[in-house]
Amino acid sequence: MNGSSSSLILKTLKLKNPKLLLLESCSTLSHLKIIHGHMIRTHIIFDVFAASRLIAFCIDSTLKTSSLLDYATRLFSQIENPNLFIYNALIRGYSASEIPHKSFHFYTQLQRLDLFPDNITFPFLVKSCTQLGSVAMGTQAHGHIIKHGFQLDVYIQNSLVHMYATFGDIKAASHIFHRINRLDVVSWTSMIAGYNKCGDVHSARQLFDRMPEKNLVTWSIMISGYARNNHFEKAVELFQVLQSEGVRANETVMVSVISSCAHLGALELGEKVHDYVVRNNITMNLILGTALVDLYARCGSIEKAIRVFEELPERDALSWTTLIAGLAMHGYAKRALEYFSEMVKTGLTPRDITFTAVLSACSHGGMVERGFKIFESMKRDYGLEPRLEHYGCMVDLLGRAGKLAEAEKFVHEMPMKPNAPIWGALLGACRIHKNAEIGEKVGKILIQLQPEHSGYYVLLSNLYARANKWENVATMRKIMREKGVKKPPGYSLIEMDGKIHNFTMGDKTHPEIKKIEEMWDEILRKIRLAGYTGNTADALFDIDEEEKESALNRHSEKLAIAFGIMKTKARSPIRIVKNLRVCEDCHTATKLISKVFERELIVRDRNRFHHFKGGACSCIDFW
DNA sequence: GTAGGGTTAG
Repeated sequence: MNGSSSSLILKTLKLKNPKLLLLESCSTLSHLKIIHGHMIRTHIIFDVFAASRLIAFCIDSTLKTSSLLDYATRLFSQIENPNLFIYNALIRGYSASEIPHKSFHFYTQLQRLDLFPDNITFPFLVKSCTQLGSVAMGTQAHGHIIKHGFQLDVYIQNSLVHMYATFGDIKAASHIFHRINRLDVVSWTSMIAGYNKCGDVHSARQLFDRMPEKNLVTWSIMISGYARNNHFEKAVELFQVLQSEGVRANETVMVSVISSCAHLGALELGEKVHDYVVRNNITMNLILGTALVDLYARCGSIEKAIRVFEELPERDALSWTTLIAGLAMHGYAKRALEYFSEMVKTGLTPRDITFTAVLSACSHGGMVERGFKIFESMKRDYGLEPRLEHYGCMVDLLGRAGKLAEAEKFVHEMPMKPNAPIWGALLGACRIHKNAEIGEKVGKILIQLQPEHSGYYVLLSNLYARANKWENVATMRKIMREKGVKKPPGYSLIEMDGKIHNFTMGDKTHPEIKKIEEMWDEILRKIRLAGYTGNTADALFDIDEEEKESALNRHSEKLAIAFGIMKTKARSPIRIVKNLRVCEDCHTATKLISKVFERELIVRDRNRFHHFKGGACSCIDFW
């Protein structure tokens, strides 16, 4: 705190001791203690109004940074006849704290003193219920609101809309929304946020388009709603509308837009957005900076991600973790570990997601021993209990390195019940290392565990195919058909001049599909000369009976690659984002394309990056 | 006689 805020307190407290103003460069707390002491000596503390100002000051500072909630609570306990203002201040303070249930304590107490809650009390009481996620308390609070006749107060209605939406009770939320007499920006925005929260972006957008005036929070909620519900293109699109309406975005909006570009793998678009941030002088806070690191990492530009990270004005554990995860995705295990030790050296405490990133780096780099050391240090040095996902990393680590028996033993001996992703990691490893024996056991466990999950049938079936057990492949297909399990459609994205092109398998909808298919045929001719023999194992499972021939050659990433080669200058790199894991046939084909066409191809699949160059892939066929 | 409010991001 500085002298001027100290003077502000004194002014509001109606104290006029100029000596106190000299006390600069003290902490807020010591300032407060001095003023408090002064008030005790002068008996001003017995003036409920003065005392309440002091408490309100504590609460206000609590909402900003340093927590003076305890101090406020102690002050409160020394006041003989606290008034409603003081109760409201405390309810407000606790509603934004880690322990919101304490609000209820003050609420009950004020009623016992025959005070009546007012229009200020309820928004914060409702906020506490929302924070706690307590439907029971929320319903009760709603009852009190009606009992005290505040059901038509817009502020209170808005907080109820928000509460019910947070509870996932969108019906209750909209019931209240439709009964608000004079809807304000917050009413609309809260309802839009509610629809977004439950995944109904369509209804959210309808309200968004209908509302009379929007503020930045409204834009932000709609854009982040799209981003959180995986409608990344729509998020970017809406940001462009925002720009065309001459609205200047803030940090929050930019984080959602950047994260959308990151998920799309849209480098060009992402760079433009980054440029917007710089041009518009948007404050580079922790979250925004981290989002940018994530952007470049996910767009395949890991060097740029490192540069942005190095230039960040501030970094926390999450910014470091984001970079480490990015390096891991690219298979840069050594550098990931270097950044990890540097992070520890700066005195930041790694979080459990930091270990997920570090362990996945070890796994992609085949660093088994190192991984185990880090896994052990997690609990020993940082007191972090490994969670399921960390065990998953270890299974992956052992499995990828070919230590399948050890991996299986690890799964059986882990202290918690292995879930599907853990078994899935083991099955994936069995496929890579063609171990049908363990694979079959694991595959059966998985199918029992999640009979509706298509991925496991596909993995198991691919495994049988690679082990030449064709009857089993046929059985798997039969089971899938009987159960109606469908493979989710694979798609590949490629950005061209800031526009995203989306290809799905066998897609005919692209306006230039004919040329693209011709291009692929030409590619096929050339890579065949270089030794491509087409698919043997994985794709066999993917083909439909009718389209045996073409299906294999119409995998979405092949279409995207053909489009990329067609549309870009010779030798310029091609970036592609896939929603599924790259299949073995596409992997082989892409390696050859990188050699024959002298192109760098950067493919992000759901697991990691593959940098294809000169006929080889950065994953060392180890994916 | 007096002050105080609801919605957004890695």
